[in-house]
Amino acid sequence: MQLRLYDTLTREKRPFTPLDPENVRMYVCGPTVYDFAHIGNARPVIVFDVLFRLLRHLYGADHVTYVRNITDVDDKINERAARDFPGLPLNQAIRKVTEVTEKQFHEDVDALGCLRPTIEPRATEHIAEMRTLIEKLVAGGFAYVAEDHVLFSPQAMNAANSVLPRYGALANRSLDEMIAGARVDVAPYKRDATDFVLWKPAKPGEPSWPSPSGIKSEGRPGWHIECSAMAWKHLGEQFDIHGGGIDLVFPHHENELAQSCCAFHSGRMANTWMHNGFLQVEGDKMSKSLGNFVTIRELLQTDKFGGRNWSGAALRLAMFKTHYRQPIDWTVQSLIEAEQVMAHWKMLVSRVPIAQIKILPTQKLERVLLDDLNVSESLSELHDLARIAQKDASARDRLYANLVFLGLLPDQLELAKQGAAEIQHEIKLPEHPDATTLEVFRPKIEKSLERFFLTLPSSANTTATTTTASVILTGEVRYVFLDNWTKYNPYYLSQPDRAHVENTIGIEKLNNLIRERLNARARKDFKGSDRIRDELAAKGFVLKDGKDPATGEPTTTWEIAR
RNA sequence: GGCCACGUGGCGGAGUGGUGACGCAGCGCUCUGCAAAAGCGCGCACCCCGGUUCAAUUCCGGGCGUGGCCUCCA
Repeated sequence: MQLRLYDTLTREKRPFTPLDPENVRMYVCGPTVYDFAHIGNARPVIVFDVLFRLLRHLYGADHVTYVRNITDVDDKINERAARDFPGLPLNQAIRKVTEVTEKQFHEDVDALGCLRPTIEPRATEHIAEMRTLIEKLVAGGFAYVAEDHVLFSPQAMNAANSVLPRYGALANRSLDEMIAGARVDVAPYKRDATDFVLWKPAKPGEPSWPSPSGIKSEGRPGWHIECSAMAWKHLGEQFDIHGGGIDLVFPHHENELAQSCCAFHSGRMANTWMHNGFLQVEGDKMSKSLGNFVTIRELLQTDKFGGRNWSGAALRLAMFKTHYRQPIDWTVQSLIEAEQVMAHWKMLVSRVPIAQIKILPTQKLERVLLDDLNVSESLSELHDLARIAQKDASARDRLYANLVFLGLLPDQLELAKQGAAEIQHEIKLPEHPDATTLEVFRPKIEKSLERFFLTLPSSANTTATTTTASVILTGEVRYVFLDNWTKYNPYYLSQPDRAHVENTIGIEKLNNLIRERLNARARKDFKGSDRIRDELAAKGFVLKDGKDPATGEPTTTWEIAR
């Protein structure tokens, strides 16, 4: 089966054929970095992360280039810089704002299980490309200089009558409609109401660069041109996929397309234009004035939304419930369900022999993803597998692989390897230790592992000649107990939940008490067992007893009481 | 005003020209020292009115309703 994607430009699902299968190229409009990203910003990041993962699967991880820009030149950034760092020169203040915001953004989307794009270019590092594009447009007669501005003329584009697309084709509207519907005041230097700014003079104190097209005074770019420039620089004149939120269709993408196609005399910028639907909060448009504005950070770390914090995996799963092109209603109820389902799935896959599993989607998962990323339908595959996972270890393993593939769980083997590498380095263990050496180091290793929150196979699952340490260090991890967390999977437990553990009891003590209670239960010492349950309950932990489906061995998991 | 989506069981939400995904909630049962999980089973929906068709929730037309874009916005 072939990948089919819905293209906004042609308004149909089309088979996807890359221009170059050796280098599949995708551009997604990233954040303007002036404040914490809100949950609406998270949607395209997650949607196109899934597409990125799928493309890597189809064409190979080294054959996909995913560019997501960082817009660091913008009026809002300037305002924020002046407000937050009044003592600093503006340019320095701006750098502070953009650096801090970019770091926050990365932390947030990491927590949502998103891979980093291949390239994250910054607008300010592409001013030269912007100037080049602008000069090409002026030379081609698509743009003109007026009062130190450079303006793009959609009329000129349509008059050119060549291979160029019609201006308005993407947004499906005509120039006449736009003129009729124009609500903006038309600046006197514009020849037509629909002309838009490519370059504008900088006001005193604003960041500025040498202007193109013979303009003497310094200036700064208009909105839209930065994406044309960065896409060109990193993906070429034409590329495969251009994505973003549906609200970007007009004017942002329409104008990008116009600029790029006119600059290169091309009929296409991206072959496929993809747009995710809008996000609403409890049925209303999210806006600061309605007071329902919520950031990713607030969801992860505060109780602002629904009176509690949420794990990154649950936020991601909640996004998956609605097809990416549909509007999504962001509700507390939906997050409660997602959190519950994630807990169930994690319990099911807690004893997967991760070293033996290839992270590949099942056929059904692949099939539904190939059909325009039908992630919501893929959930029925996950639930099907979960239903039989209890009895069928291969279904359990496939469930695990699917969860990792979709980014709902981190790859436990990778985490274990990272942890092992750190430990090895830390305690100065030889690179390929023999069994005797490992025995000598064993207490140290186990202590370090505790600190990294990696839980090892129980002794029943290791042979006499294989120490727990060698199991980790040779990468042959059989089990990772997901009801703990690791240092490396920040989207498993949320920050406040982790802090709760640290502040109340500490992970080491918690694990010890659970082990102690399991022993007590084995002795039928139910008084002792209940004492431990009560002790932990008083600290806010709910214990749940179960059985390992394979071995019948009793297990206990915990969660934080809500 | 122009353009565009959407309307599925108590709730969320896929999908389809002809035996109705899936999840949550609910009900019944099983298992379990306790508690909670977990397992099994049940519900029989597609806004209204026309049309096309042997057959429409699915296609077409109209209506009603909700939302979005046209202005910074993912």
